[in-house]
Amino acid sequence: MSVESVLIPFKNQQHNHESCIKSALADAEAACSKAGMRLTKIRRQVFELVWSSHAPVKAYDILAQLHQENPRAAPPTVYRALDFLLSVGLVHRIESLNAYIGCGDPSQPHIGQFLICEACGAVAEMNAQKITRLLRKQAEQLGFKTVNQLVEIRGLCPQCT
Amino acid sequence: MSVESVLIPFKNQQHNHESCIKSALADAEAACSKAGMRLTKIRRQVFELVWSSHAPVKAYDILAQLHQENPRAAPPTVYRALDFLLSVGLVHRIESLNAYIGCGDPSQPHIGQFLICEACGAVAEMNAQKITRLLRKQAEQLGFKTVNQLVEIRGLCPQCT
DNA sequence: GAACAATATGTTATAACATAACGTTTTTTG
DNA sequence: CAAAAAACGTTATGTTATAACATATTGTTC
Repeated sequence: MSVESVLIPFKNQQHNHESCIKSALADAEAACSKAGMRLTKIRRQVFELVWSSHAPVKAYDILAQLHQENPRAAPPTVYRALDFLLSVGLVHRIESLNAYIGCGDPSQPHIGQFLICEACGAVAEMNAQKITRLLRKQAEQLGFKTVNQLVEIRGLCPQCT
Repeated sequence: MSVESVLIPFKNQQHNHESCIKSALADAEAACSKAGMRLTKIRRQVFELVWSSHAPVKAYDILAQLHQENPRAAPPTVYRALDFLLSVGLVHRIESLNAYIGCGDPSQPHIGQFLICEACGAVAEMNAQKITRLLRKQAEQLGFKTVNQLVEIRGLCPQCT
């Protein structure tokens, strides 16, 4: 058995994060233009702040950062941008943390499964069809029609083990 | 394949909920006395309010109800009771709803998987080892050591389909 | 059962997370 | 360009949760 799809693996500490951001931005531009959506200045700024690390980022932390460049930013500024990014599939929300993280593969909408390191805060994203299918199947056994799935696994990442 | 363990199934609308509550209370008494913990008056009241339906209940709704019997109740009153009930395993928190629901089997701590009906709000609890094991295994493939799992499936329950 | 320790609750204030409502600006489209 | 649509600004407030410290209750030891 193998993990079919790892969208964002755990990175070592020396990885070049600038290139992560750059690549994510390119993907975002592509996804938006394909969908006919506008990646405005604010949305891009919020997107870059979400991507500032591989750990989830909180809305009010984004706001504080954003404030440096845009003194008029207020909570709705950030939440609107996040809602947009979520709707296009460029970021995910980690429910158990009230925080947001960049999506590893915005090229197509998907259900992500998240691995959250309780030591360093890093998050990896899987997209294992095996899990998706099993959950759907087990739910079906109870007569339940699945629309959406939320999987967040907490533990220790390879570096912190 | 079958669902190995359904802790709380979806109930029909005519089911006798009084008996659900009664049975849950008996379980709670047993679990507390076994663990050497005290199910105080406030904790019992909060527990009963959580069990007032098979849909998740919000902390401030509990507070409003509690207030009728106990005018001095404040947010910490409720959150402390909920924290206690969570720690003993008598209730679960539904992360995607910021809400709380009675546990279907407090006799032993467990990881629950929740089915949330988007139409009627009802929640069923599964405890499928197959899911737990698969998630652990897939995480392990990435060098991740699982401590805890969160699974919340959204969709339509049998009655609402 | 008095003294002490531990646990539980009361109380006030505030932190943290999120949205409603309405006005203004910018962009797109015919 | 004018009208419509989309994005953003602004103010206020709703919702969820905890910090910090005081008081009360319960359990334990002698």
